Amino acid sequence: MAAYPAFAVTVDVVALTIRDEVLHVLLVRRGGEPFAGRWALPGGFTRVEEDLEDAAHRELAEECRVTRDDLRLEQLRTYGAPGRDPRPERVVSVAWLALGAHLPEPTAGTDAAEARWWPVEEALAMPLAFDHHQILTDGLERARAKLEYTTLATSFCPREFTLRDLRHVYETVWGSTLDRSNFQRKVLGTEGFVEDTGRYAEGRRGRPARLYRAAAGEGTVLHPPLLRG
Amino acid sequence: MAAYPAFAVTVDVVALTIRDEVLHVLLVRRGGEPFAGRWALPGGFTRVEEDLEDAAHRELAEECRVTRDDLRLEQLRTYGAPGRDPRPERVVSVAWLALGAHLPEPTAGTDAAEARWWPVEEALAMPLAFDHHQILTDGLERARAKLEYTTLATSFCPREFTLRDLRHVYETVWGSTLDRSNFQRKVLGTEGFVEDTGRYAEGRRGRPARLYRAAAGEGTVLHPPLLRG
DNA sequence: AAAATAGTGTCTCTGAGACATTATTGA
DNA sequence: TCAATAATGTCTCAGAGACACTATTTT
Repeated sequence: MAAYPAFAVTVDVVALTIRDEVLHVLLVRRGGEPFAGRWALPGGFTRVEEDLEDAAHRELAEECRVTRDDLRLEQLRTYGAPGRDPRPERVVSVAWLALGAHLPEPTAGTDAAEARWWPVEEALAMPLAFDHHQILTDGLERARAKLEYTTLATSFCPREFTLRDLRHVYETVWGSTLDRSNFQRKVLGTEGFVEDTGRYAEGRRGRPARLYRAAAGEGTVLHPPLLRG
Repeated sequence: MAAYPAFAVTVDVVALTIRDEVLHVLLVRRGGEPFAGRWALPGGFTRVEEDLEDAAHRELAEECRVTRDDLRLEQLRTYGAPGRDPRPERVVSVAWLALGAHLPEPTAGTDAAEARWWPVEEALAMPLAFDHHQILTDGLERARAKLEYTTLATSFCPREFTLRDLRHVYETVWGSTLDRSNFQRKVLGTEGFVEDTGRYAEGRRGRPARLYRAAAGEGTVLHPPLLRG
């Protein structure tokens, strides 16, 4: 068959989690060129016989020991402008969005000198490697938008959570506040959003809150959606 | 620098248009192996110094003479499962969604034995090359979903159109009917959707309908959205 | 008891859905 | 005049937003 141009295919992951009521993104400091010393999204070359989603999981696992069940991964977009990577070969990157509840502290991996969770506001304010500022911006917008019309917010919560926890996810990701009782009415009135566990949260002040879990068959669509203030 | 696995990167385009009140997709019959003789989405290898979006435009132009202004192109998703292309090299495809108003009849291009517009129902019922059935399904779902919460529907309309034309876009893509007056109220009441041209449609029976054009700065978000029946 | 938090109820207003009425054209 | 189509108005109901009230716990 005819010759075809050879490309390098990488994956980059926008991993988001909530820590101390603040939205954080996982960044690694690059050990090698190009952009040595700069902070970047975790990622790397896809292997020849590896599925793209597997590559994203692998790169994430190399920085931060998380099992596949601890997070939700969805494809974000592919970035392939010529020159987006200064190296001579053409590099196309398939970006992924990963969401999880209080993901563990990262462990410096193979390629990275250092890795840590950054508050997204700080991450956006510093110079990132490649076009990762754009990828991060796109990932944040995707996450914010999907909270509106899907039950994605439960991905940021542990297996059992209170409605207060879930509301804090919205408030943290959107940066706005929501009326407590209207939120409650909306969530409980939506089929396929949460299920009552029958148990109650302990160790907090005030009346104990009911514990819920994400309804089975996640990924439900909200009709009508839950709109941002 | 370290060696990296070499991939082939292709683009595939789900081009949708409305002809005779039916949603159509552009397919080409493959001239060469693999899948010779099968119908497939238009697409091909990205050139080494070519932007991905430019490659999608080029492949589309090779089948169907359309200028960039005649259609709206947006990235759909990237398909990269090992084995999705039977050839020995690993092929990753960046899929695009192209929408336009009554796009012209295709001209058989370089790679294709034949090219034509197919009603989407028929296209879904026949065996397509590669994973193009999946890509087409994803493209249709994306188009249907985006009609709900954006002003994307105007992409299916010519430069000037009546509200009847616009409503037919929704009805054709969604396969449902919408109340005429409620639709009118919603569209006209949404800032940034359509602009009155001050002129009227001619050559139809009954009272002439006002002509509108898509509002400048397209891509507006509908808040709240226009929901499917 | 007081503070804190959870859970529930109520009022209002916007907007969607159903459908009726009026307006303007061609046959 | 009639048929066809466009444009506009009205009624009702669901749901969002604002906010009040009750319930249950810790300090």
